[in-house]
Amino acid sequence: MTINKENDIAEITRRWLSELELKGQRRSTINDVARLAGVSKKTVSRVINKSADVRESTRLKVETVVQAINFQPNVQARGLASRHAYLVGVIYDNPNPQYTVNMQQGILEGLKGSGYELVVHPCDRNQPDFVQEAKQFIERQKLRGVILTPSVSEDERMADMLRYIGCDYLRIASVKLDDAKHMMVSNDKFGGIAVANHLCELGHRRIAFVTGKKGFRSSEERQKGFESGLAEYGLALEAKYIAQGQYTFESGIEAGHQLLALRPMPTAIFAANDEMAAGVLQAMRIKQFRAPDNISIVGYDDFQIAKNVWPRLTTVHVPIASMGKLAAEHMLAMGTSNEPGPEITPWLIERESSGPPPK
Amino acid sequence: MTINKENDIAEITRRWLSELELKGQRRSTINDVARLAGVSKKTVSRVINKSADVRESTRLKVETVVQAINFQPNVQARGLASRHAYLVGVIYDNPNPQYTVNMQQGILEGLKGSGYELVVHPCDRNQPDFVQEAKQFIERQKLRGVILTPSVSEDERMADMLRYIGCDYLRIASVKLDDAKHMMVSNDKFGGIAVANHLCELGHRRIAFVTGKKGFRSSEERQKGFESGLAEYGLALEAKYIAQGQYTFESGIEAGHQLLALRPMPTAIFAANDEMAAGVLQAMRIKQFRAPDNISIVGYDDFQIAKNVWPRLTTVHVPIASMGKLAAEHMLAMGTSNEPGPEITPWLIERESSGPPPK
DNA sequence: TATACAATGATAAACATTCTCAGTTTAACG
DNA sequence: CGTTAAACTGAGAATGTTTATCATTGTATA
Repeated sequence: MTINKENDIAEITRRWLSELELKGQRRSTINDVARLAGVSKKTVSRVINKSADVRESTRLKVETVVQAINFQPNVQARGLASRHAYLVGVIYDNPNPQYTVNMQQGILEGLKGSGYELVVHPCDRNQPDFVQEAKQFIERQKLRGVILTPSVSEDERMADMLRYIGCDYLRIASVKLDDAKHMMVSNDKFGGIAVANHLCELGHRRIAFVTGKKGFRSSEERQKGFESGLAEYGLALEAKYIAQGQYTFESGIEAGHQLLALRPMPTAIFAANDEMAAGVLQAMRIKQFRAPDNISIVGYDDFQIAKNVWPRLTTVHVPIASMGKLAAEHMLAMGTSNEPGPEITPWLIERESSGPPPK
Repeated sequence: MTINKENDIAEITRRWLSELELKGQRRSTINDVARLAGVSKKTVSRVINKSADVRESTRLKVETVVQAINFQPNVQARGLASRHAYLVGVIYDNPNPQYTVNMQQGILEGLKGSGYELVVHPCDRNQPDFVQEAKQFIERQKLRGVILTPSVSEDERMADMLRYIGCDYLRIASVKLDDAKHMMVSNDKFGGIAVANHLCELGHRRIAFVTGKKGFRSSEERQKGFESGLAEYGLALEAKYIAQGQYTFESGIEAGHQLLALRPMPTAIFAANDEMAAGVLQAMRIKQFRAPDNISIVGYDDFQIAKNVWPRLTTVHVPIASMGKLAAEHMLAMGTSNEPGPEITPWLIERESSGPPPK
């Protein structure tokens, strides 16, 4: 039996519509497809689930009918029979909305065409039952898998729970904390190195660092990379030039005041994220200093705020949406493969906030 | 048969655990509940779905068992039988991440305890098939309902589609565009009035306005309210004091430059959102003007950026998370009631960017 | 021609609910 | 006390897939 796709679709559609008329409006089911294609529903199921053991010509027949009557498998029925929903979850506690939204957008991009949708679950690690709550969420909806973003991705209690209930998961973090299969590493160390190179090449020697929230891997890695980058130029990060921040704008202001009070003053300040860098800029403005003439400022993340301050921030761009897309793709492949998760390398974006040190 | 709750729970739990041992690990089903409670599964179903026609004593029996064996109904099976998933969707195209995230958080809050989860669907109204895509999304997952945020909430093509497929929906917008049942109005006009009052009370007479994106109801309403507020003080918004913006920081800078070039210069500028207000502030900085000494600036939304600029912005606070919560609650109630959606009134937050006009 | 293997089908059994409809209690009323 | 309506309850069908088990058919290779 040869297939003339266009004619067949028209013909099958016609037959289907006349059947509909007889039986009253009703959505098409796998049985309809099977009947119209002249195969068993088992075979239709095989085609839909992309099983390998289907002859090319058979697949074509089935696909033609699927298209003709616009068959969409019922997700609930599939879920009931296969014991998992066509849903992927993202569990997050990152307080930055731009991170969250870009990540969601990327994940959705990666999910596109797969039939999976994204369900969101913010969590609060200060709540004693946040793991239990996530567990309920996953089990109730029978999620196919979850993607974890920092900093909850660094939480071993959450990871333990996921392993325990046997749910596929992918942890996005700055360091490899788990089986490579379950990790997507964003190389924050590299970003730190890039900043060190940039500032050293500009000629800076007295360089300060504003840390992020205590215990956050991202901040630690950025600092480690920064220090090792400085070391290549024979420099060390002196303790007095390290200010503790909280990843917030306000903490950036405070850190800025603290660093600006030092003598000799640093000629460059690297803050572990853009918000704090903007805060440092704010502190400078209050004290009548200007960037980059007096002090160069560098941030990290390349969020909107980096472009909404003046001077605009030199910063490290992290391709969050791309990461989300890769994460989703990896997640979907996880069922059938054991490949390690992808590694992401951020890059430096030079803007007006950094320049040569003052003479 | 009397119920002694505590004893019964212990007893039933014991029996259930011993059964589990016999049959191997397995999740509990409605049949287990029915058997242990000595009723039919239909009755258990009635209890779970809070049907009215169940005797108090029966309900108690069933609830005791449900609690004892920690029964959680299978969402897929419910979905298959009832033709809708335990999912609510949010469809959005608001470019501001903070809006999106706060809204999601609020919706989730309102969904808490209901067993419903939230699935997200950004869309792009420039794509010709964005409605079709949303339709597929809803029908594939058989969503219980969707919440629409601006500006896609203002799109009649989307609303038509939702009515056509019979999906419950709630449109969040600045004006009543639909049946009250399907609307949640955020009173942007009121916000505009509040700003006018504030500036007029401070003594301003030459006041400028920066509009948002053309065709956006929010901007139009804010402007309308602003004008009517000015009118109460015998003022009108002159055409030359209206600058067209795009709701972006950059467009705020441009609008700022344009307004600062006017003579006589306005003594106050109201921008239709915070980002543009920050942009105006940026333009002022470049031209060596200071707020509020030379010109007062007022924004709208009270997003993070309002606090991350100096001077911090006087602005109109919109309680987005609360709106999300109310929206979710209204959505869930929509199945059984025809109540109109809630109306939200924003309020003014005074900060350092506004003050009396220069003498 | 025999053999192995890939492709396919028939059939029934899950999967765990809701829903239809009829049957049984219960309470109220004369 | 019987009657009747209303409240409550249950048996079994329906929902649309996947999965398991075998049996069968076609197809290429030795």
